[in-house]
Amino acid sequence: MDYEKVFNKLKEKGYKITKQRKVIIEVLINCNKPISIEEWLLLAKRNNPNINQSTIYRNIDVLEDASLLNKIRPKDDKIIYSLNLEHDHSHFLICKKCGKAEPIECCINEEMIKILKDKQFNLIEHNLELYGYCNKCNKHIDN
Amino acid sequence: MDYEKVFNKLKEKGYKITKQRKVIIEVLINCNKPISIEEWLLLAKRNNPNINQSTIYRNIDVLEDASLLNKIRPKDDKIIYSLNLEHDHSHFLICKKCGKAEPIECCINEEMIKILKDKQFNLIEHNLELYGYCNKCNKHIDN
DNA sequence: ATGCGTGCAAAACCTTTGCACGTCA
DNA sequence: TGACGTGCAAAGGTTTTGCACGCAT
Repeated sequence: MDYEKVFNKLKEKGYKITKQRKVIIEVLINCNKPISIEEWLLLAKRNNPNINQSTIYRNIDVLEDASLLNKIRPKDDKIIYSLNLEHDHSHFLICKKCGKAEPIECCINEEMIKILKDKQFNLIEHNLELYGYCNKCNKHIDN
Repeated sequence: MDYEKVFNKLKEKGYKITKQRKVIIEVLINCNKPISIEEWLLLAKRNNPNINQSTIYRNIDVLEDASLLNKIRPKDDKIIYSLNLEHDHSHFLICKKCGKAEPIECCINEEMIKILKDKQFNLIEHNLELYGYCNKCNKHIDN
């Protein structure tokens, strides 16, 4: 169960499980796509109208600290977040229409490794985002 | 000459070449790494102390419109910009120490294309950033 | 019981905009 | 000369912070 996974990781890190924290995390679990801070707050307020924006911001830090958060920074749009339950890091196919983000397996291939070797570049981390239209949305595109 | 390339492209697009615009672009040309808006303004002010932040912001729009700007959005840092003289788009090896960003050739390989095909994902654009230490900096790391 | 987490409001930051004036083509 | 570009200051938006209180452990 996703809930348990997340809460256990938070407990391990010494964080408390508060009502607000639960709501904030449930929003991500129930949401099938990455969301902006604005949407996140809105959805959280549906379950608990008192939840404050500063609580969202503070919990972003908490979730990042626990490596539980994916952070996607589109070039021309707001940062969006989703839960990271998969591995250490993920790459995504992000649909420009419905917003769904599907994690995919890694991408650093032989060719890339050769380039890095040639340039003697010591790779620490990387970021790959693929934007387009998913199978479903591709069929309905007319605009 | 880089200056000419850039100014010609701006003229083609119908933009005027003003003193401020020159200074702003020269900063990018003379700078061997991508910089933040803050640094950009600071460096521009060295050549022309009157240059205003809003002029930087407005020229970012202009340069983007003319496809002359690379925009890098590190996950945990400010957006940084560099001139795009290369191709339609570039990917970079970005040094976490000296900040240098070296463009590299593309990355979407057979394996990736197969995944996209399997998932029937219609790829429109993508974004790859590789962070690590460049050859030079790698030798001096002690912290 | 104690200290972490939260709500609230204010502060701090960052980006955009309206207006009057200047300047490039 | 006319339209675009700029400086300035104010507005708008987002994120962070201080403080007092509440709640999870």
